[in-house]
Amino acid sequence: MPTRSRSNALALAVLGLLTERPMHPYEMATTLRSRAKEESIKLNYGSLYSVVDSLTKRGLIEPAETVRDGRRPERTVYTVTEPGRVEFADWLSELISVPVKEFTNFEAALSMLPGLPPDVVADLLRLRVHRLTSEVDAGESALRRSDGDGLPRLFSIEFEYRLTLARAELAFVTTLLSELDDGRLEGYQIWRTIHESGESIPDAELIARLKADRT
Amino acid sequence: MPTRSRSNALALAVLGLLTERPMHPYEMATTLRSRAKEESIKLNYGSLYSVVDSLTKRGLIEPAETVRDGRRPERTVYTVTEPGRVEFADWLSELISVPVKEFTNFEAALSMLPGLPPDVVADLLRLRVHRLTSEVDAGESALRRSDGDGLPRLFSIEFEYRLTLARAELAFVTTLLSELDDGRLEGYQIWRTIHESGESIPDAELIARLKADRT
DNA sequence: GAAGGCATACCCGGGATCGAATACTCTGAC
DNA sequence: GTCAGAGTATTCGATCCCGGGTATGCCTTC
Repeated sequence: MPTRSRSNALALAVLGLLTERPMHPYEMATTLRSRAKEESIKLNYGSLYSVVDSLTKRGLIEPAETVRDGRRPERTVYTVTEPGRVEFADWLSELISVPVKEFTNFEAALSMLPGLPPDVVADLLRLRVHRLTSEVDAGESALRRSDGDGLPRLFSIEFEYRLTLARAELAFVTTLLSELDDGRLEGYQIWRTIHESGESIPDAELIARLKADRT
Repeated sequence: MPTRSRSNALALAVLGLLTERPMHPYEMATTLRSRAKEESIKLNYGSLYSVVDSLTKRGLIEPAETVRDGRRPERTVYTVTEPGRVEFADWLSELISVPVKEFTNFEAALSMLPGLPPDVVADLLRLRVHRLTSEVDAGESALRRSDGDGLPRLFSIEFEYRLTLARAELAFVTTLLSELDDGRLEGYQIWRTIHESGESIPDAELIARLKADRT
C-alpha cells in the first residue's frame, strides 16, 4: 500500500532470493554478484541492510536464526513469509506489466541542451558516441561469450535488453549529431545567436524570436 | 568533488534557470512546468527547496532579496554565483559526454523473470506491449502537434529521445514475447520445470540441469 | 612468522528524498 | 457577499539511501 515501499528494486531481489532459500544479508549480496545481477540491480551494503530491516518490519521476511561462527560477527539468517511471497509475485508482476516513466540523466541533459553553445555540445556528443560505441561493442562480445559457455539466454535476458537500448541511443545521438553538424537542426540559428550575444536574452524577447524564426 | 552532490538533476536545472535570470523557488517550479521540462526532470516541492538549500550551502547560488507581497509568505529570490555558472557548464557537459549506467525497474524485473511461471510472464508482457504501444502512439501524435504550433525541435529534443527508446523497448518486448509464445526461448523447458515441480530446486541441482539442457 | 591484502559480516551518521500539511489569496458562480 | 476551488509559496517529518568504517579471519609471500 505505501507507494514508497516499492521504490527500491533491491528489496524485490531480496524477496526473490529468500524465495529460493533462507540466507543472511551478506550471502544475498555475494549471490547476486555471482549471478551478475548487480549489473541490473543497484546493490550496496548500506542499502541492503536497511532494506532487509524494512522488509522485516513489514512482516515480509523474518529472522530464522542467528549463527555465530567462531569470533566472526554473528550472521542473521532470514526466511520469506507467506505475505512476502505474495508481495514478490505482485510487485514483480507490476514491474513487468506496467511501463513507468524513468528519469534518466541523459534525457535531463537533452532538455537543457540550449544551456551550452552548439559547437561545444557537438563535441560533447561526439565523445558520447565514441563511448557508447565501445559499450555496445563490449556488450555484444560479452553476449557472444556467455552464449558459448554458460546459462540459457533466459537467465541473462536483461543484458540483451540493455544492449537494445544502448543501440537505439547510439543511433539517436548519431543522427542528432549529424543534424547539428550541418546546421540542419531546427532552432540552430537562434541557439547560436543566444550564445553569441554573450548575455541572456529576456524571456519575452526570446519567445518572440522563436516564433519568428521557425526555419 | 562530493560525488553525491551531482546525483539530482533538479539541482542542475536550478542552476540553469538562475543562469537565465534570478528567481524564487516556486517560480522555478512553474517555469519548468510551463516548458514541459518536468517530463524529463523529476520535480517535487520537497526536493526543490532542499536542493536550493544545498546549492546555497555550497556557494553555487545565493539569496538576492526576500520580497513580501501583501500578506503572502515571503519569497526568497536567488541568483547564481560565478562558481555556480561553472558548475552548471561542467556538470551538463559531463551528462552529455559520458554515458552512465542507469538502473531501470524493467531491467531489474527482466533479471528476475524466472521467479514467475512462464505463462504468467507471457500474459504480463502482453499487457506491457499494449501499454507501450499506446504510449508510443501518444508520443508520436504529441510530437506532430508540437511540430505544428510551437517551438523549434531543439527545445523539445528530449521527447524525440524518449520516443526512440520507447520504440526500441517495444520492439524488444514484442520479440521476446513471440519467442516465449512458441517456446523458442532458450531455457524455456527448465523454466517450466522449476515452476511445475511446485517447489524450489536446490541450487546445485538446478545448475546441473542448466548445463545439461542447453536446448 | 610478520605483514599485507583480500574475504567475511555488519553497522552508523547524516544528507537526500518526498508526500503532505500549512496558510494565505484570488476568482468566479450562485 | 460568500463559499468552493484553484493558485501561490514554503516547511516538516519520516523515511530512504549510501559511503565509509569496524572487526575478524584466512591466505599468501618473502
